[in-house]
Amino acid sequence: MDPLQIYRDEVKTLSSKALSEIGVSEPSFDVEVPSTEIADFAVPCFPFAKALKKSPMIIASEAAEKISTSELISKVWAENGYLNFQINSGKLANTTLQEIFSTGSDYGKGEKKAGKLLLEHTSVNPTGPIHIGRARNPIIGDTLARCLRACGYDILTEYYVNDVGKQVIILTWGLEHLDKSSEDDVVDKIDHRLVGYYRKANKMMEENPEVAAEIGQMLRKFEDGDKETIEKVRKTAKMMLDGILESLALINVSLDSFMWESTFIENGAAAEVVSKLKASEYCKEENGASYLELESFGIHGRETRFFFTRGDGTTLYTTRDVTYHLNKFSRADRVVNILGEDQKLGQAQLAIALHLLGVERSPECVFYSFVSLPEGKMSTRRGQVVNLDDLIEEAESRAFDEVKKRRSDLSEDKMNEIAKAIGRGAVRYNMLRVQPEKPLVFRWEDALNFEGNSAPFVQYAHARACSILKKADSFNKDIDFSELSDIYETKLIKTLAKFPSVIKEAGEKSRIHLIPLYAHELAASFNLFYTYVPVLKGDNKDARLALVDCTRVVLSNALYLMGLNAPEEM
RNA sequence: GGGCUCGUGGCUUAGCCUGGAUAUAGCACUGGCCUUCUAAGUCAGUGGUCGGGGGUUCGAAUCCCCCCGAGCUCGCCA
Repeated sequence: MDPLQIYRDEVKTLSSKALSEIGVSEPSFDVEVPSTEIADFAVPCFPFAKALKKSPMIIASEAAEKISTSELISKVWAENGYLNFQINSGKLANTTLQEIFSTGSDYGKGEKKAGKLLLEHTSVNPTGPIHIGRARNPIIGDTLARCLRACGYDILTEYYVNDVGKQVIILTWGLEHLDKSSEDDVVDKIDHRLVGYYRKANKMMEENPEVAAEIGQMLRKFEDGDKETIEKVRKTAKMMLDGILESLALINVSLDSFMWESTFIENGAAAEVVSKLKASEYCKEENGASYLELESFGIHGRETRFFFTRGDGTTLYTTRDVTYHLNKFSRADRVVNILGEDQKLGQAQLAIALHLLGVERSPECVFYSFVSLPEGKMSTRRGQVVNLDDLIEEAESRAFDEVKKRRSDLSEDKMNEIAKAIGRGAVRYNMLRVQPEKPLVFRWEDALNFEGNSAPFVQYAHARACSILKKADSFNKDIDFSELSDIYETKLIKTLAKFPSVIKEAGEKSRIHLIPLYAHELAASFNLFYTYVPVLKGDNKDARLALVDCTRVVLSNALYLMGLNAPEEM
């Protein structure tokens, strides 16, 4: 339930009635929330000026006179051509806190929605450790999944494992032929160890034609559907994937399901798609390779052809992706993809191909810009990359120093636990606070910033709330919360009341950066309350403890949506 | 060349979809606040041609057009 909804509705009804009474026929308007804290809700009267031949100021004051305050609305006034409303904050305090107490960790969630939703994210190629550029994908994807779940959707998250193609074959060859007693074996984590073999094998392939021939042979066997080869390659991909998943688990990302690309070669589904696409009137051929001519579908550029077979008839990545999406739509009503911006054209082409195959729906995509380094693009070849594991390690280590500086009273284990929550949280928060379509330049000093708009700021507010509650005795929740009427208390309650509408917009409109924005606002609002309103030694102790407890719950819910842990002390 | 995206104080960023009151925060910088629930906090101050120009409108950061700059993209790669 959204505690603010009844107030919005009431403002709408009252304004509509008053405007009709002063001569506006069928008034059409939106109820606004002013950017400054002049009022809780406002209705601009400028659009009615022409019809009424009166100034907006006069219209607003005439309308204000027609409206009397109610149980929900405590003040109505005209100002600068606006009809302003202040809501009954005592009433809001009671409904909001009671709602939070009765729903707890479910506070803010929406009603169960019908239909299944399949969300694909991450899907990085299993050829090396995940770097921070690629990590934007799971961080966005996992957070969106959490928001959609909170909105009431039945959702399955899936990783599409790319175990087809030359890269994985090279790695597989390397694993079979390279000396494994080399220095690379010293590396503990499997993905970091394997990427060494990949680099070495790649180099050998470039330098030695015999190796290249062997790899080529393996590739051909794979594409012919040789069971033994497919099995071998998939095993390699699985090993690398395990390493990647281990990294993702550190930042609280886990997936429900995995789809292996080779599946569609093995089970003949990709071949079936080929024959169906060939039947399309848009299908053409060049040197034995088939493609769709997409010019009439609004695809622009030098090249409007969408190839789906090679000259030798074998399938392409795009063919398998079409097959995969056919498969997705057979399992779900809505399909959501988290993709790098370089996939935009491909997705547009894919949607057209799906329509030609009779699928009415299209995947809904969230595209994100790439993460670059101050020195430019990330490049594995030039060694210009920051691996997610390294970032996490550095963040944890810096967080540990900070914890040690402040909390020397804690045990080593406890300090470690807190440092992990803060360090890993900082990594996620830092990527979440910027809209996905904005380019992101990775800077260590930003990623490891523990002040201001950061993960620890929110976590710290939560820890402060926990700390007060720990020191307090149990308190009475069956009281009138309208005594919480101080400006800091009222502001905090209004912020708590906003949470359900924030979740709704974040999930329904894929605007997940609203969650960190809100979390920061709530934490800041609580910090002000904390600074100026004494709880344990002040008046209204039960009501204030209740407010602290509710803030703790909502901060914890917001942290959960972002995939951050909520330490009880810091 | 075509298409898509981005451009808001020194840096990062909200607001743009759905036009409306003095444009939101953070970092950095300057100066305050710990005998009172954890100072990862808080207060005050400095700092803005909302890339540029035109248009629509009572009103434009927001909508439309043109231009400039940056990124992505236009493979029988994945």
